Amino acid sequence: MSDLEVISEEENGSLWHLKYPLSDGSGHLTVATTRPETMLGDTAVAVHPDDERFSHLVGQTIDLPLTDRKIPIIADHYVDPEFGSGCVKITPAHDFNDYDIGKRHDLPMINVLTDDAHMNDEVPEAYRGMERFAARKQVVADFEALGLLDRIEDHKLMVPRGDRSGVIVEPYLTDQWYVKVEPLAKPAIDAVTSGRIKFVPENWSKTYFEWMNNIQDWCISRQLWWGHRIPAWYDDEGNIYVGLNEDDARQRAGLDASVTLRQDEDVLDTWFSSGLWPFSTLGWPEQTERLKTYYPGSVLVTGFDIIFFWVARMIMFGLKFMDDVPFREVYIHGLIRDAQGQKMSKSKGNVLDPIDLIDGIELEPLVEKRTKGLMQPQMAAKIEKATRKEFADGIKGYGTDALRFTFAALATTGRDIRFDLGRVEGYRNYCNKIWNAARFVLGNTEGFVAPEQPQADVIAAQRWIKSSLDKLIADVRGYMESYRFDFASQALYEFTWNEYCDWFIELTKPVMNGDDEAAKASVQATLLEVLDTLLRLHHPIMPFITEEIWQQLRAPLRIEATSIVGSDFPSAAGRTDEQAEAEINWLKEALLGIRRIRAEMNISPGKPLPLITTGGSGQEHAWLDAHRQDLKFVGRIESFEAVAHEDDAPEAAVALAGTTKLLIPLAGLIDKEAELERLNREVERKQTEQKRLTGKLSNEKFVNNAPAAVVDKEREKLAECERVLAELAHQLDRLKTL
RNA sequence: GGGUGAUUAGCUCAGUUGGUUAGAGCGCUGCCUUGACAUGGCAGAGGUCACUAGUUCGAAUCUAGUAUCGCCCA
Repeated sequence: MSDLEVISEEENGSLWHLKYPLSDGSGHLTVATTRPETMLGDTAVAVHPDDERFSHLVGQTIDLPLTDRKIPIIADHYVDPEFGSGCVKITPAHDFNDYDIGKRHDLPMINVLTDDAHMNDEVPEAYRGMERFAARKQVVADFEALGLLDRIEDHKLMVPRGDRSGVIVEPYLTDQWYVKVEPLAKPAIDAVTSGRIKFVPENWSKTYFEWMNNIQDWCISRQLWWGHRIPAWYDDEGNIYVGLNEDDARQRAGLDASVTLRQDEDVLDTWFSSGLWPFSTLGWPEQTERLKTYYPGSVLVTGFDIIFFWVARMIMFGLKFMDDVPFREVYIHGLIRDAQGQKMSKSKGNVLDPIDLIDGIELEPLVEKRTKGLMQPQMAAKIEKATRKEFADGIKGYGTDALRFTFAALATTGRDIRFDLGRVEGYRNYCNKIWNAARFVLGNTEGFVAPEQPQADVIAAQRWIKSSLDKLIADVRGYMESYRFDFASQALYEFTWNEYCDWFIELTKPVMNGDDEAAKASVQATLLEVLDTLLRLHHPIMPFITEEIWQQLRAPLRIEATSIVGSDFPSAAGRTDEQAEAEINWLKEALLGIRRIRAEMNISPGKPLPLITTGGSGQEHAWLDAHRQDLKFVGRIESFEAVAHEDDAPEAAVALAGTTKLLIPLAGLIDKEAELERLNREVERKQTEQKRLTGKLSNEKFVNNAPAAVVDKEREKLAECERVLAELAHQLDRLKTL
């Protein structure tokens, strides 16, 4: 087993203190162990060289109980004189530290276990064939019978278990094949330091370096029945022959057919074979066309837990066998964890199968799926209980697009992604939103076919949405290129829902419900074009719904490509239009102001209202004129009146759009007290802002040190804030005096 | 012990090089069966950015320390 497949965790155990008699009969030493049965393989007792309690004993021997062996007392710095009795039993064949000590002191290494953890023939007859834990009991009992059991203490210790089986793993000496890693690691480190390979996010290179710089030789023998068989052969004398295959091995060694060879039973570590993947899949070791064309690749996408296992090995092997890196970038994403933050694992039974999130699953099949075929069947009851609690109604089906969009949105630079069904549901709703927006567009463009010559825009909203769309395209492209799929998906969501659906579609309705056919045609073209662009932008993340809708755009937009897959990813088209943006922003401000009065005054959203306007720049007057239909349709305004002075207007609730005052008369609709209250709330809000800004600007240090642009921006904000405040104050006075 | 992260709204998380009124989704409150959408619309509430000290005109963002939690490797 690889070290990487062993998980050590602290568990409760015991520490047995055993008395080892000195051979000269002058007394005994006490050693402590967490695995008493291993004493049968002890080949020394070690003490610290500076420990005066024992220095006179170094060089003497112990009569190892239960065996007829004498073992030496040695001195080694590894021993911690403070821990336990200061004497340590040494079992080189079954402990990593003891192995090192054994090598330093040239101790025999006695393997006392079989490969299925029973006692082997190296131990006294009484223990042979016993399972390790049975042997432990027996050894302890025998020590007690001999009066050599000093005491037993409760003890917390790190227990190594196989990450698949959960079984306690025993260190055990065998002959296995190792890869000498250092010569491979050096160039692999250089590839990243020199920038030939880049990690995204960059700080994962730290993890890579940390491991590569402390790398150990790599055991590649695995005792499994599947995999690449190790290419090593043995003759009857145990000589080793290595080659690409048996013939090659014979040829290299000059052996003829008379010598019988036996191939090693073991197979290569799966990560060894996987490390060859970037080129072995392209035909290597043959120099194929595909290999020449496709090696090296551009980007590897994987989780950070795979950096050691696979990424590092692919880089080492690529450099060794292909003399070039296997890929230029490594995009590392976080690990999906369950709602409690636990790593998903079959044995914990907290795995969410993507298919179940896509298609949905009832509770019973889910429970069965999670509790079937467990390595540790005793977990079943616990898993079942947790599953019934968390998914009492099973899992709803959310669809592939929603799930994919969720993963894109969750792909932040963090290392953990706590999976939240609520997010998937939210993005399922988003899919629904897109579908319904498409229904609106298609329903309003029946029979439309795009003209040969592009038509001029008839309303500002068209120029505004195209201008905003260009920005979106540039943003999304940037985010995709920098692997910020979370930003990309957020930008798409925001634009589609809050700009295209909430505003653009709404602002097309006055035209679509009117009878100006030429204007309609122009707006229809924009509705379709923007939808087409949005679908193509979404397509890498949401392949299905985008294709489905897009197919219906082919005819009206006269698109030649037969699938959205074959269409181009959108490019910005120089449609930036700041005037249109200013105009639509003003319109939004006006509509929002009116809505707010409605909401805060408890006026029903559908009730038509009269609007009186006053003030405002010439530009705003023009805008007001141009957007009467919009104000009527979207704002439910039934009549317009402009007055020169506010005093000419009756009592009214007020909203501001730019410098224009929008007045909704109170008569019969609005409670004067409520309006006063509302105005006061707004004044308060503005006053806080004003206070903050004046504070900042009266600070000489700020004005002198901050960049002029920042200071100017703050000044502008303050001016605007004070203007609004003055308007509000005026309105307030007027209401009070009326 | 070595390395490496995290701590922001009730929950799950963004916040790119210090200058935003600190954002999103879900949840919450009120109103709305309006003609794409109730898997919806409109309006709103909610945060001392873990703590302390510092750097700076200015800190969620930079520095040092403290606390708590995590992961990797021993």
